[in-house]
Amino acid sequence: MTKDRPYSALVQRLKPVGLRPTRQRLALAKLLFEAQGGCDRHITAEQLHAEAVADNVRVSLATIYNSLHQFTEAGLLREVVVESGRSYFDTNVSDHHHFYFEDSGRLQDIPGELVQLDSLPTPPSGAKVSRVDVIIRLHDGE
Amino acid sequence: MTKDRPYSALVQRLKPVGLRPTRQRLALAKLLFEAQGGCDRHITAEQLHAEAVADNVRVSLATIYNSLHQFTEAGLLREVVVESGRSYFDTNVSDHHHFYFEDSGRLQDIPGELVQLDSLPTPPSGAKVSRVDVIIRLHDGE
DNA sequence: AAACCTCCTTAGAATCATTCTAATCTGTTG
DNA sequence: CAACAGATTAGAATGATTCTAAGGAGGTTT
Repeated sequence: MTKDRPYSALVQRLKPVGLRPTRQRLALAKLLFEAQGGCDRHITAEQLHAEAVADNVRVSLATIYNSLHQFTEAGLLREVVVESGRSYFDTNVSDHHHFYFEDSGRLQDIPGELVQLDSLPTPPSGAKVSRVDVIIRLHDGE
Repeated sequence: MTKDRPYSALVQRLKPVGLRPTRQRLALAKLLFEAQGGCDRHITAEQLHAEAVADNVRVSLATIYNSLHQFTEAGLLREVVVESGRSYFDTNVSDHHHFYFEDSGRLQDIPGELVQLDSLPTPPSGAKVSRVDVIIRLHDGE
């Protein structure tokens, strides 16, 4: 059934989560999920905007922010905060953690299995765990 | 030798790390390390400024930021980033982790021993681990 | 304690990422 | 294709943080 038009797979991602497949959202989803062979990406709003502009996609920065947040709420992206003043959006929404290269500002995924979190403390009563983030901060050399 | 003047303990904290014990730094160190019976604190720049003003300490916001960063570099504070756009400074610099209450924006320490991080992945070659942060994000209710 | 030098503090402007606003446009449905 | 809800937009507004450059205050030396 699914025709192999360039955007049909993306339309099928947006529709189920209640987001209209607009020109801007499709173009951004393409950059996020299909660029670089579908590899996992860690991208900031400004970076995505620059890529869109470079790709001749007319889209405002406000829409970039709107879309990133909508995608995040819909579970298509995950927001990663490692530095105040800048948010990264991660196209890998599976259970995993991160290396953070302090010198370059780059993030790298760590598969969830590679971090054994035994014995987590019990959350205070009345609170539910929404996520556990493990960030291994790295710096260069010896 | 150490006289029990109100600030001598604080002077002894600042001197070894190469920070002149100025009026402003002493007042801020007092708020950070001695207020609330020396309990661990998680505080933002704006909050500290408000406390200083409430305590009749004349200090500019620029100095708050300078001092927080200098204290952090000196190892007297630790910066904790859980949300983009706001930095918390933690007076507990020992090895430990955090609960983050997403609804209230509050942080709570988790003693290092309570989190068993077995099997950390090997850092990429050439990189050294500077810190491992574990943040357990919590939300209210069921 | 005056001189001196370096470091510190400051007000205010500047910056940066992000959000808001209000007007215009577009996707979808009937 | 009319109509409406939802989406996009430029530009202003916000909020946290940093910068600037000028004056002030520790600490040491006389």
